[in-house]
Amino acid sequence: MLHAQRKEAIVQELKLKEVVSIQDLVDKTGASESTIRRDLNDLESDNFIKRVHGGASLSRQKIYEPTIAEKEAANQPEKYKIAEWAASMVKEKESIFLDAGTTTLALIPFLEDKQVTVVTNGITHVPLLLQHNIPTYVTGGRAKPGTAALAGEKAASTLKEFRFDTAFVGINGIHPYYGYSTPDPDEALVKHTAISYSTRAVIIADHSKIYDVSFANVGKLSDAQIVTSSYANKDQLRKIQQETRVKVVEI
Amino acid sequence: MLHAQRKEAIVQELKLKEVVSIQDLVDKTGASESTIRRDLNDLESDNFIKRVHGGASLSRQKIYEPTIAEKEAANQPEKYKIAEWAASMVKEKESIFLDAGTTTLALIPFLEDKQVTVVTNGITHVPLLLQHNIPTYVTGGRAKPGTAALAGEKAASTLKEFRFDTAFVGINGIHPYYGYSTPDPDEALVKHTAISYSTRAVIIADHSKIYDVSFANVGKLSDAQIVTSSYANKDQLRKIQQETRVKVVEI
DNA sequence: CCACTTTCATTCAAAATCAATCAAAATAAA
DNA sequence: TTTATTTTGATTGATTTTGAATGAAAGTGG
Repeated sequence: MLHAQRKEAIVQELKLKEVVSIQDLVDKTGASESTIRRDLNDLESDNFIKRVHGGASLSRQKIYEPTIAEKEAANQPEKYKIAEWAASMVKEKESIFLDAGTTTLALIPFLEDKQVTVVTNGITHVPLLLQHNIPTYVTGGRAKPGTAALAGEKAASTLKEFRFDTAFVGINGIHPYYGYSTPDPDEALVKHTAISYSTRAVIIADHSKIYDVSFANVGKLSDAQIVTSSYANKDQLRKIQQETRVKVVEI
Repeated sequence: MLHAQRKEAIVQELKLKEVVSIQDLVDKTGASESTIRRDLNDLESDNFIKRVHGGASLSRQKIYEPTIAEKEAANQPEKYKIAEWAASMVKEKESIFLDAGTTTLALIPFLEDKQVTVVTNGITHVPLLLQHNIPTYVTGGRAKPGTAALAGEKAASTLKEFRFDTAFVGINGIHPYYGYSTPDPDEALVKHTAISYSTRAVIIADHSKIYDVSFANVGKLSDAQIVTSSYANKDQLRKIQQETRVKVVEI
């Protein structure tokens, strides 16, 4: 039985029974106890289930459930590493803006014990934030079909009621001349506003965004610092580093 | 029997019987007296139950909110019918407020072809609304752990930027003297605001809410009309109908 | 008030479950 | 093919849970 197949079967079984013992799963899948144990631990750290002594139970909070594939994809090591480093910049009790998007989503688990307060425009972020016991505020605004991000004038204006120690912003394009850019002007407005109302703005971007240019401008490079990964092209990075501070996370 | 499973069974049994003896639980679960005792102590320190000599009873707190799962399970067909009728009140191109909660969630599929615009404070509603191609705005505000509803002063104040043709509001208590009420004062504020900024306010409530009273007041009966089901007690309904319009959906 | 019964908290040893480790098997990469 | 890397299953000792035993505390009936 395949790894993914087995995990799927475990979740399946749990949806049926609410709680299930390790022995049951061993019998059902034919895998060893050790393997089931590992699977359960994985599934727990991905928030699908909750471990209990002797087995597992359905994770209490099942408000929003991305498919296994979605989660697995989001756990790409690059995003994960970048998120981990970005989170390490945060001090205790800061107030934080978390932009919508999968990279900032990866950041959430690392914030759990920092006693931060988070404001976000990402609908999908909310359940995860609450799961990690993080006080969460949501900006108002129009929900974008597809990503369920809140964007536009209304979102931006409710943002102005807050002040942030740190704003973590996702972006589609980073270019020394064109600055930061993103496809949707409504989102660009929100990102721009968040950056300008924060003491420290941090752009989180995997290497594919470097030297890319998108439709709507968010601001110039010096408006924020950048966290990216060592997958990025060295020459391009050097150019960008002349404009603003860049942290390159080793993968 | 698993530890978690056993605790679940104990709570289950209690919900059924209000009070239960240790011996009953020993028989029911097959665990020893010592184990049951330990479980009861655990459950008590987590505020799920109250120990009494010889057994345990439900801790009847006034501010008690069932989990999403519990609500989901309760009164499904009734909610569905109520939601269907409530949706039929909506005309084309109306602007609508949808309160957080499972009853209003059930309303969404019925709104698909009405070209309405929806404003909601329910995070869980957003993906479903977008899925049904309904233009969606979200109020800002603090996200409540557990239900992921947006509530409080901020949520209420962003609401004031809209005007609604119809507001659909969920509620926990409907009482001729105490009016509409709900456990959380922050949510009460949002509900009250939504009602007052709408041309027509509709309270959606299954029969269990009739004559119930909760902690925080939302408004008086005449502030809104009510849609409920024929499961409700006729005498109690008559009393309420003296104060406001009530639609009783036949099940 | 007393004797008597039931329930309680505490302790202890047995059993079950756990995380960690390591070598074998399966898979991917060279 | 050969060589890494990953996944797996068995084993280990540590930890947690469990059931029985004990005497103290609380309830019961005279």
